[in-house]
Amino acid sequence: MQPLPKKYKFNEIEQKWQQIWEDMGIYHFNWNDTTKPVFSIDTPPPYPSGEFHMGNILNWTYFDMLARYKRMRGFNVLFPQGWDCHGLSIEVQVEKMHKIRKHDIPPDKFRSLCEQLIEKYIALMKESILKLGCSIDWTTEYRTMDSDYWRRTQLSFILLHKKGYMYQGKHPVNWCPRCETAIADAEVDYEKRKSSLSYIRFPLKNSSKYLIIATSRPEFIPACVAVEVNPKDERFSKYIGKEIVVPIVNRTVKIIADKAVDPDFGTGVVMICTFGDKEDVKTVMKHKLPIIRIITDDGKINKKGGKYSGLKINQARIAIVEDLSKEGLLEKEEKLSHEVGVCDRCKTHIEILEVKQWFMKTRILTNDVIKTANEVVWYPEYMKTRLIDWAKSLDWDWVISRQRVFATPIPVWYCKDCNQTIVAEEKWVPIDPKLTDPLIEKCPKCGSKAFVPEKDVFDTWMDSSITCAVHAGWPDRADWKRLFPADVHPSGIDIIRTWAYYLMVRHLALFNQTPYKSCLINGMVLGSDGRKMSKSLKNYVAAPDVLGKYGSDATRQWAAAGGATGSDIPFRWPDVEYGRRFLVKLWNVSKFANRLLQDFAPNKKSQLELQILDKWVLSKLANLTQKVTQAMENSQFNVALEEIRTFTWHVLCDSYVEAVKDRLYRPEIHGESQKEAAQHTLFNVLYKVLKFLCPIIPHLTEEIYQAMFADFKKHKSLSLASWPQSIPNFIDEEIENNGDMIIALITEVRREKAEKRLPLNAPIKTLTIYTKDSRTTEIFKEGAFDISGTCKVENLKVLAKKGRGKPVTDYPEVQFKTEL
RNA sequence: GGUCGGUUAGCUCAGUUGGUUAGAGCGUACGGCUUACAUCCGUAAGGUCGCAGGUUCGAAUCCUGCACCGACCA
Repeated sequence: MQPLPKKYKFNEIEQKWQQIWEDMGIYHFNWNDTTKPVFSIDTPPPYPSGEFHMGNILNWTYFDMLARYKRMRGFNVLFPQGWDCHGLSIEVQVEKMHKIRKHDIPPDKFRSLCEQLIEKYIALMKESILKLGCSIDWTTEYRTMDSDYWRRTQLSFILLHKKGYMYQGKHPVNWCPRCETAIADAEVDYEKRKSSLSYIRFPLKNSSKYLIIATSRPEFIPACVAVEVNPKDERFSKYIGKEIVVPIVNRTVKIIADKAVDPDFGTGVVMICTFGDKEDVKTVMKHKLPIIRIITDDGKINKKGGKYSGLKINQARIAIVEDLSKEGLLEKEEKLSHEVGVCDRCKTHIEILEVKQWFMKTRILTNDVIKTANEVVWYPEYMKTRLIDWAKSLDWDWVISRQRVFATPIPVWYCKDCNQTIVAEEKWVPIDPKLTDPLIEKCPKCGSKAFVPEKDVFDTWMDSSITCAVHAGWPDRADWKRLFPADVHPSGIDIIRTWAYYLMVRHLALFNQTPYKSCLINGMVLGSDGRKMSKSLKNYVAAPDVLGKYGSDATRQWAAAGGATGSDIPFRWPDVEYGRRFLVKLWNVSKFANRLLQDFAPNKKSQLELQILDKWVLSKLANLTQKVTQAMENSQFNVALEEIRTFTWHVLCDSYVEAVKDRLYRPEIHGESQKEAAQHTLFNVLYKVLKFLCPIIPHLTEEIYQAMFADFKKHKSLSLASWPQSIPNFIDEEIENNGDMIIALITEVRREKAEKRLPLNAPIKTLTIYTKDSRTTEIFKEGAFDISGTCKVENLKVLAKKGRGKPVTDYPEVQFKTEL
């Protein structure tokens, strides 16, 4: 047993073990081991934003606690790590950083700028993940921007195309005019914006009368295809079916009725333009109205906008309102504050445009998604509603093509002559159609030898929604189904509708199987003020600051204990501070045990004479084992940690250690066998406490284990030891009650000393305990030397008769008297 | 606007299937440097569990309504 130094330096210890663990390779998934059951974690590859925030800390601590716990439970654990590189956000940053637009330089050059920035960001984030001490298998590390990952994304597309899930079609999509790309529903944010509501006169055909429509988008007047009222609105029912003239363009459209119109909004008369918003799309489809597109990809008015063509949307709006005003058709303008859809990457007001895009048929899977979601185990359970509600709410199929650069290319060409679509064959991938022609001689339909590449790329979720299969080894390993479905998919509450959903539809479509057996949801990290953590609210705390100041073990305790799984968790410095204090406590009790166990041989099989408090603490430990194991099984990390901390601090340190000190210090008085019993108990209890804490506090527990236990237990690392077994036979309720009674008496004596303003080590000449019967007397006699040792009693008397002493709280039948 | 969650000690939060006197940390008061630990130990004060009803022998826990806070989403 190595002695422990007086102080422990977390930064040295943590760094040391992180390096050793990595060198030992103990966290690698063992592909050759078929004896152990496997446990696979579908680690979400993070988007390399360059900043590891407290939310990431929470996530990775969850993943890591789970991985370490499962390893100790005897599983061969797969804990992979990838990086979800592609996406608009990085492109926007590159554009800003280099003051360019995506078209200004060749695509491969643009890509490489993105790659450089991503690599920089990955390095920063990886540093924090390493510092957190995650037991990741780094041999699995991958980047979705690597061509080897393209291969998987493209292959999955090809397979789904064969199965009929992928199609190209013209359909209205959310369009970001700044990024010049289609975006999915999941990428649309909503923000409150100030705008104005224009009241405009629309003359009725062949009449001097007019209706006043209210619109927030007057610039869309050239695209107006109908005017709409509520059928129950008596003010306007007589006009339904009549014709009305659209000002500016002087086109005649019909007045139609639809109950979607809110009679209380504006004037109760609205214009339908193709397309102002999603509601317009529904109306246009329902009433089979013509489609007039007046917006270009980059957010300008096109030729159909007549004299306004070439103007930006905002400019056109001003011009049109001005013209209306000149013609006397503008009734009034009102200020309006309303929610508008914006691009979640650049916050530009999105438009709805009808564009040719690639789609995946996701809605035909909705029933399967619901059924599967119900079969998945959710932590916490109520989270599954979010996935189901989202799946049900989807109006459109998933648009998977993007008009961007930094993403996986869509492996498709078109015949230059007959426009035949040529989808790559499985063997061709990875392939960039912009750089390579299809690997066929001629067009299978018309024989032409000229091809046009698909310039669009995939939505980044196309990459990341196959992680469950990819982590398992698909498509390269024959035995990938061993690790599929993933045992757990951990996910933030905010990405259930994207990650959890897309994973579900992709894998259901590809393999007709759920991608994950369980879904562990973490909440959002809030600022100390209980509001969402953000820099603008000035409640932002950077993760590297916390790790730098307190180290990983303390920070991880905040993550574990912060709140129930799935609930939002505020960041609280005092929680981290408490975590650190617990580490100091654990260190000190280990130091104490270390000193008093120097002459202890744990493997010596001598007859042990366990005393009542030894049995008491062992029974409490057995109880703890049950509670902690159950909590860990249910991913209730907060419950597990609280139980262990309370036991360690109060049961082990405050009660047990204090009570047995005298036995350990003075074997010449109490006997060598009494000392051995305490040593044995202390050794075993501390070892198990370290094991319980290992998944949450991996570094310090390892440090203590290596110094004190490794010689006897022979594991290379504590994280390779097995989780303590829960043995109900070790729980002895009677022993616990008896021990509790002894502890209550000790507390009572302390209270008396406190009341008399005496120090705790003030000697007591005689302590007399009066009990009601001989059984109780026996109990106190058994615990006599622990009581007198703790309370510094010189002469302890236990009498089976009523005395006039002070009763012990909770045990009125026990009384005591002290003589100083 | 929709969905979900929350409201328990001065503060931040636990409280599994209803069951003795509702717990913890921080903070507060008082005492103590006791051969692990003053980053500690001991003792104490502090709660009609958001409000109003209901079910029950019994409710922080189940049901209904209301109020407020928040997250996610449209």
